[in-house]
Parts: sequence; C-alpha cells; structure tokens
Amino acid sequence: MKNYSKQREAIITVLRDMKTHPTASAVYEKVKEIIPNISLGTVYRNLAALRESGDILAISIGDGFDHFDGDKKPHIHLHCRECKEITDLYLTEDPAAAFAMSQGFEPDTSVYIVSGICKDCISKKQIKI
Amino acid sequence: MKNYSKQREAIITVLRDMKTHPTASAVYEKVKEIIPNISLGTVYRNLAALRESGDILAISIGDGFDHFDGDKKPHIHLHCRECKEITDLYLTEDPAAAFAMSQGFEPDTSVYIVSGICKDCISKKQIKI
DNA sequence: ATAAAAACAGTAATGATTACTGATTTTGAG
DNA sequence: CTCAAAATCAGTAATCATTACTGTTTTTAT
Repeated sequence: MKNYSKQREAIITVLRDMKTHPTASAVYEKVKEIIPNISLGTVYRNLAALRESGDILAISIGDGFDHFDGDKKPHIHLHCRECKEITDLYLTEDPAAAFAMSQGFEPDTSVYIVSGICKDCISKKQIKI
Repeated sequence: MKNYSKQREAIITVLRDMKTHPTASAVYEKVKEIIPNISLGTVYRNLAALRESGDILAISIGDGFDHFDGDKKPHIHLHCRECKEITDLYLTEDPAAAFAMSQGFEPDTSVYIVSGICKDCISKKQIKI
C-alpha cells in the first residue's frame, strides 16, 4: 500500500535516462514532457523519498542546487572546480565498497567525488600562460 | 593582497580539528569559542571560499544542511541511511584518484560516499525481527 | 465496488544561504 | 613606520531552493 504513482515512475525513468546530473528543476522540466501538469512539489517530494530509500543519489557541488543521479552502478564523479562540469568514470569493480563490507558495513550505493582540474581546463590554462 | 584574516584561520583550524562533519552553524558555534563576536555570514563566506579553492570539502546527505570536512586526505565517508551517521574510513592509497589521473584528470581532493546500513543498525534490525 | 491510505496539484511558508552596507583590518609600496 | 587601496568583517536584510499544507484524486486491498 505504498510507493506507486505514474509521477514517481516518470521521475525514475527520466533520471535513469539522463546522462547529466540534473537539479530538481531540470528533472521537473524533463518530466513535464511526459506529464505536463506535474507539480514541482511532487518532483521534490519524490526525489526526497527516492534518495531516502537509496534508489537515487544526490550530490552537492556548491552551486546551491542538489544534483541527482539515477545511476546506482558504482562510479566516480569527476568534478572540475574550473568548469564545474561533472563527468562519470566507471570502474570494473568497487574497491572501496568491498573494503567497507570487510568492516561490517553493508553498502548499497556509492559515489566517489574526485575534485580537481579536468583535461580541457588544464590545456586552456597552459595556453593562457 | 588576499585571503588572510584571523577569522578564516580560526575556521580552518576548527575544521581541521573537528572529527565530525559539521554544518555551517556547528562551525559557527565552535569558532565563537575562539572569536566570540564572529558573524555567521563570515563563516558562510569563508566556507564557500575555502570550498571553491578546494581547501575543504562539502557533502550533502539529504538533511537540508551542507556538511563540511577539513580533512583532505583521501578517505571514504560511510553514510548510514538508518542512523544518518557519517564515519570516516581511510585507505592506504586512493585507487580511484589514480585511475582519474590516468584519464588525464588532475585530482586534488576526493571523497567517497558509500551509503548503506552500518553494523549497529544491522544488529538492531535483526533484534526487531 | 468501496473505503482507507497514499500521493497529487497548487500554493504558502520556511529557513539555510547569500547579498548588502558601512566599519575595520590587512597589505604593500614609499 | 605611514598611509591609502584592497580585502574582509559584523550585522542585518533579502533571496530562493526546498518543505509544508490543504483540499482533491489516485492507488490499494479487501
């Protein structure tokens, strides 16, 4: 007696399909293409619930917005502090989760955020010098 | 001609010493012990600047507050969705950062967030059954 | 079919964070 | 050591992403 609604299904679908890491309002804009009269509050409520249950991930990069990620496969987020872009990097396995497990922790989702300077920004910087 | 103030220094000191992952206002409360008349706005301004420059890390766990971390040594955050607690797990090296580097990305800070259920909550759950 | 439970749309309220202002501190050149 | 420009500050007002609320609709499980 819980959890289903076509709105929630649409939100999950949108998140699974988006390859970016959308904010709540970006999700809202996208979901409106499926359910035009969906409410922004519904998007927030469902994102919060999905995050709480571990079905999606949320990350904060300091731009004032939460960013959501529907991809539960363990992967690294490369976050460039220069251009602010987040790109994904997939590992064939998840060494840290394995380590966490060996400590008695039952992992179900994980995100690695590596902050630094991306390839493009490094070359841009070198041109400027 | 930039960046120094005793307020900023106190904020960094507090963050380096705190073993928890304090919110902005927890930092504020702590810094007040050093500089009693410091302003909350100053704390926010400096936290934002330090985060921007990569001197500290900020993480979002869905409680409505940003949490800050002054420890730049690569480590895992074990985030329990049950009790909400974050505990640190140190690795002898940082395999993901090394992998990022091999992709042409220059890493300087990284955090791994592994969400799941911690030891204590697992045993509590089993008692309930 | 149907009644209780859950979720919704729409909107108002909240409160963490940011922006602003005039005062103070820091910096670096002379 | 001045001293003025630049940066930062304290204090407070404003912002705006997110949450809460209300009456309605959908879902669920008998």
